[in-house]
Amino acid sequence: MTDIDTDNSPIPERKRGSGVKMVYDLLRDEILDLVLPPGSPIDEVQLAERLKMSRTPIREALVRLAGEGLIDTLPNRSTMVANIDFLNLNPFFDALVLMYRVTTRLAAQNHRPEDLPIIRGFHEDYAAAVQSRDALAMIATNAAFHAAIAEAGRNPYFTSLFRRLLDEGRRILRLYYQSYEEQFPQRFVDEHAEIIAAITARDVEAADRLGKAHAEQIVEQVQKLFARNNKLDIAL
Amino acid sequence: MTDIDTDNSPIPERKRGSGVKMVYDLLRDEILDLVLPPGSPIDEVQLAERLKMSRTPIREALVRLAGEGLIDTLPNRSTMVANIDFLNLNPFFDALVLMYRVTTRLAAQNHRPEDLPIIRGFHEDYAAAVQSRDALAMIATNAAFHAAIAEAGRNPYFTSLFRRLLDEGRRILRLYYQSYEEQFPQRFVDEHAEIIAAITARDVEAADRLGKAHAEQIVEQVQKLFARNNKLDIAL
DNA sequence: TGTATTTTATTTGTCGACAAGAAAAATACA
DNA sequence: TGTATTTTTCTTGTCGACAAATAAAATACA
Repeated sequence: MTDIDTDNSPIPERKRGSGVKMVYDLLRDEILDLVLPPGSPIDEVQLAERLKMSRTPIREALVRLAGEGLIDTLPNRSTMVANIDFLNLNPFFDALVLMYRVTTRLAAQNHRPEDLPIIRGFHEDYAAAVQSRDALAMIATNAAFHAAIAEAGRNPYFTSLFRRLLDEGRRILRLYYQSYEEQFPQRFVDEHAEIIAAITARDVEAADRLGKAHAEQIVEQVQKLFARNNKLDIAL
Repeated sequence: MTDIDTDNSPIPERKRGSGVKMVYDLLRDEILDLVLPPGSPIDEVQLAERLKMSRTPIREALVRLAGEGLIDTLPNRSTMVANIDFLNLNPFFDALVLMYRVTTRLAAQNHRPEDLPIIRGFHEDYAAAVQSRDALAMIATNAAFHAAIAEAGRNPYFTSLFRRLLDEGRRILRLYYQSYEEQFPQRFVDEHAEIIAAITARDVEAADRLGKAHAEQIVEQVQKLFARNNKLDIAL
């Protein structure tokens, strides 16, 4: 391979301060989309020459990702994409269900008029994804829908934890939907509509109940997927 | 002032990799103890020469702290200690109460024998702090006590959020106990004892109930403090 | 041939330096 | 004297380089 520039990039200019964000967003997407599967090593120098920047901004992005639990850093040694503890997902499910509940409830309590169109927008995106049987789009739009509800609840502590859980959920589901072309049923679309109605009506109790039921539905579906997969694993 | 070294430090050697952690721990303590009050500017170069290290490890520590919400970073401009929104502490209180409940409940469910001595240890520390009427020690040991309970609950998602809330609580209380020599009542010690009993007996419902009641007691006490303080503010 | 020790190589943590942005100060102009 | 514009100062974001720590390879030895 000759050493001639294959891409003579005409605009290597980058706005000052955009470096870390660029690396952070890129790595985050690649991790959540499983382009970088759990356990993948992350090489700083390699990234540096790929993105044509120094190691400094890359390191800062890695520190942020480590803070969010998306990568693990071994001192003085390699850093790699965080693993998922498939043997015990209970803590994850527990936290997920509770955050579904509490964010839906708070949205019913605290939402403002301008929040509703945003939520409805994601709701329609999700319905479209179900219609076109696009499993990966379902995962993404479902997460966006519930994140928007959490925002309307206006509790930054819950929102940030919920975001982290939804991210982790994206990884988990993506890992399974890769091998098994499954899909969220139409039922979830209807449940989303009910949730929106409860929030709009400021019916706190209904929102709480629907959020909980919805979350448990999802958890149940995921666990069913797992059970089937585990059987297959054993069979192998 | 002459430029002669006032401290000719004989051991400027520092272990490799300990730099970031040192800065992180130092700043975190100073922020939580209000040595650096909310809004304080943080100067990288100043810190660098104070701790006699380069700006690089300091920046990484700052990125971590920003990730935990303890400092705010304005792009291309100064970074400062995060402010506290005293006008609306409700989101904080909501999250705090819920985490008190859920961690206590999970501790009753999931604790292991080796967790109990640790919890009891912090309980005794707290009792001692109440005995000696040391308000700041009460704040710290109370946080440690509940963090230990959260650890015993074995849900890292809840634990990390709870830790963040307890940290924030330390800042809030410290701000008030500075001006008003208040103290947590003996009642809290008794409640702690009840909580330990419920956890030990693996009585999940009782743990949940006690955790909730305890949390609401604390919130109420803090709100009382605030109300009094606000009256004084208006009077000024 | 298998294990222990030394040597090499790779990767990380830290450093000092430089330039871009923004704020503050200084100057020009009305 | 008050406002607009330029200059200066200060802080941050990024860079390339070097040294410590670890892993891998090579060598010595049984």
